[in-house]
Amino acid sequence: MDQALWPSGLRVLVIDNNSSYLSVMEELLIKCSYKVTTYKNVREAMSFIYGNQQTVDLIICDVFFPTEDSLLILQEVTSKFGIPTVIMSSNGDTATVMKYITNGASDFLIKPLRIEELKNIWQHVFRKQIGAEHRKCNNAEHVDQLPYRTMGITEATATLDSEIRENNGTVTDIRDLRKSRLSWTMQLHRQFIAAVNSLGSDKAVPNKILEIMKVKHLTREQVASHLQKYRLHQRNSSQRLHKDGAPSSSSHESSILRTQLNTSSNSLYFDQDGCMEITDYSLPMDDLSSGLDCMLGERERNNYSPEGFQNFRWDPDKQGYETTYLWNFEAE
DNA sequence: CTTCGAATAT
DNA sequence: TATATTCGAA
Repeated sequence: MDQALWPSGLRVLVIDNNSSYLSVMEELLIKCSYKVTTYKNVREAMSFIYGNQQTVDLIICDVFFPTEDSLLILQEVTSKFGIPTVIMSSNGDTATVMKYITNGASDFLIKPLRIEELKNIWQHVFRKQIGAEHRKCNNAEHVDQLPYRTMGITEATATLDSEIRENNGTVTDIRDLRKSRLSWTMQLHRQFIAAVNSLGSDKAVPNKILEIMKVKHLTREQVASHLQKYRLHQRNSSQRLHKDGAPSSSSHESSILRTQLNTSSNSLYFDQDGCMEITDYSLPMDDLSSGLDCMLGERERNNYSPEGFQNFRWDPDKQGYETTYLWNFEAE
């Protein structure tokens, strides 16, 4: 290949909680003459990105099943820095792939990765740049001839219609969020999850959730409906783990087993181990937001901030509001 | 009376 | 499929 055109020195950041696979990746990427930084921990990786945003060209991130922290990284990174992000997973069912691609992933690769695939990842950096320039010139109708931007990507929708009443990344009113019927966006779902988690799973009933969420014009029925679906989802996923997780008790699977056990008593799916915690409920309570505003104290007890959160913060920015939450069902 | 959630409807 | 509405139970 032409030396002059080969993007050697491309700075790639790899995140994977499996350190041995991290080594494999590093070795492969170095063979491609990329510059490699590896992180095993999502939070450390994010704080690195925040400190070195100009020095990261591309991110390769494991899905981090079941917490799916990568989804958060994806949203954060694509919205704030526009760094192309490639997701990798050993499981590549269509629904999962679709979810990541629609949330802005540049590619979704199935483990184990071959060097041939890694040799080509640089193209995502240029795709992204070209796409951005293209967008600047004629922001009219560019119907994306790029194969990886098929579905409505958030950045496209975010700028257009809909100004969501939000404050500090927190949805406080759904009037603008709903066309004919309420759409559960990522952010709205986050607030829902946060509310469910802050109550016990047993105490999480529609009215209390509604109360904690503090979203105007959201009804109990809407929350109830969403809660119903949420619980269905939980049942399905724990059931799924029963199936393909061998009942062996190898210590490596302890976290999966923990998942199984907890789902019955606790909704862990979205709050496990550093995955998006909505710790900041700062509420601007504008006008008629009813008299629920006095319960702040109770809410603050949920302010667990695990090790080394450092300067890294989940700031959902404008991204993700228009993205409806995708339930994680298996498509079999 | 209110609130729950499964079932059903759209 | 995702969200809304219904309705019998608690």
